[in-house]
Amino acid sequence: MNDARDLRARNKQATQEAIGHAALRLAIEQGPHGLALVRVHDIATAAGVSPRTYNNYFSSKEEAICSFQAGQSKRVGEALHARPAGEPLDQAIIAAVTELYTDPEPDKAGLRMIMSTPELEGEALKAFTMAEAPLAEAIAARTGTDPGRDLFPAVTAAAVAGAIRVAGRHWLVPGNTESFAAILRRALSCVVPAAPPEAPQDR
Amino acid sequence: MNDARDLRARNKQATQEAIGHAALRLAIEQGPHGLALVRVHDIATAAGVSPRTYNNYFSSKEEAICSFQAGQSKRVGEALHARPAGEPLDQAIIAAVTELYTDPEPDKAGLRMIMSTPELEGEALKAFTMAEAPLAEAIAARTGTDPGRDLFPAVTAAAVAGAIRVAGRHWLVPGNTESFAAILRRALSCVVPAAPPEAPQDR
DNA sequence: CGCACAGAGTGCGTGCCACGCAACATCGGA
DNA sequence: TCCGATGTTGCGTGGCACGCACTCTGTGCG
Repeated sequence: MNDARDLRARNKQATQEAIGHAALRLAIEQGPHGLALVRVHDIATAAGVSPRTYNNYFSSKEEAICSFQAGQSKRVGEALHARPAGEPLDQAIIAAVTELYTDPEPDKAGLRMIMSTPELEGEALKAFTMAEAPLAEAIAARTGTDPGRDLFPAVTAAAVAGAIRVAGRHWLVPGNTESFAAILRRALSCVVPAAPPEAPQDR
Repeated sequence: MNDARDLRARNKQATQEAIGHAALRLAIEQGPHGLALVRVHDIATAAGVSPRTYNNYFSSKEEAICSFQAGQSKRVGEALHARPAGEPLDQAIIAAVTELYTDPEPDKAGLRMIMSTPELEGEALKAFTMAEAPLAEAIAARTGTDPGRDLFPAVTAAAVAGAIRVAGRHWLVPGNTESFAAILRRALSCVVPAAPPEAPQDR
């Protein structure tokens, strides 16, 4: 069967998600100030694998904890690709991103964990930044620009990823009752253009 | 004398820079694929301090290596503050950033090291992201917006930081002869607006 | 129908590193 | 000249990433 390879891959992905989920859960239990108390051994045990196996999937605690966010980011490119081709760029981006980040409203505790723990800052930024490459590709495809010559796709992708990150931070401020989707829309509309510059980037 | 405290601070900063410089130099010597060969002991020795002292200044090799970039980022806020108050926001940002990143043209080897070494990615992103907070503050001050309610300053700051990062990456592609200043200008003009939205972020 | 093999999980051992602690050096101030 | 604050250092410890070799499972092929 050619399901075989799929089954292997499914199992691999399942354990990967199990480890990531366990890591995030344990981190949340200890809170942002007790990250050092989360031992690799505990994560592995909670996920039902050996510490050595944990290390085959992630090369650090931080990477495991932030893996869910990384997974989200990797999907942003596809989400934009899935938008109808006639839609203006800004609307397409806003729709794609809000869809992706609202289908399940994100886990506030998890997001707070990875965004307000100093030791996790580097990995969290890596996770958010992972959206940039596929996003830039999707933007280039949609606008017909050449990523090798024009900076527009990459710069816009970086701006969008940054806006998502800032929106998340704003969503987490205590006493904020606004929905994440609304904040996202506000943040994105600060940076996304309807179209690339006519004469590419020559002002 | 109250120069005393200043003298102490100067010495501290001097050793910090010595360690950071040594770390970056040694990392460049080994190249992006030999980061593991750069031992903490070597960095400390090259900087003329003990390994324990090195650890009083930086909590990881990566942080030491990226410290110069972090220092640059911290100055972006002041650079924008220094621009004349009447200048339009987009021109002010472009002028401030290009000034800061062109006074000495950046060290291409160093930038390549921190931007094309996977193990350094997290710290490099942290370093670039450090520009955002002071930048957002400066933008808010200049536009008279309230950072607590409006997302515009923070989002724009993130977009600018992202544009700088993308410009750096583009500058490093082999065979590129364009000056960094020119690339920066192109990248920034993709994202910086002349003014915040009139009705703040309500489209 | 069985066999060989690829791929995943695991245990062990090693080297490196971050950091707490306490003693030491240095330098400014009374 | 002596004191106190601040930076520096050596030592010891706990934890972690990872190479290596072995085992087990189940897949595809003969």
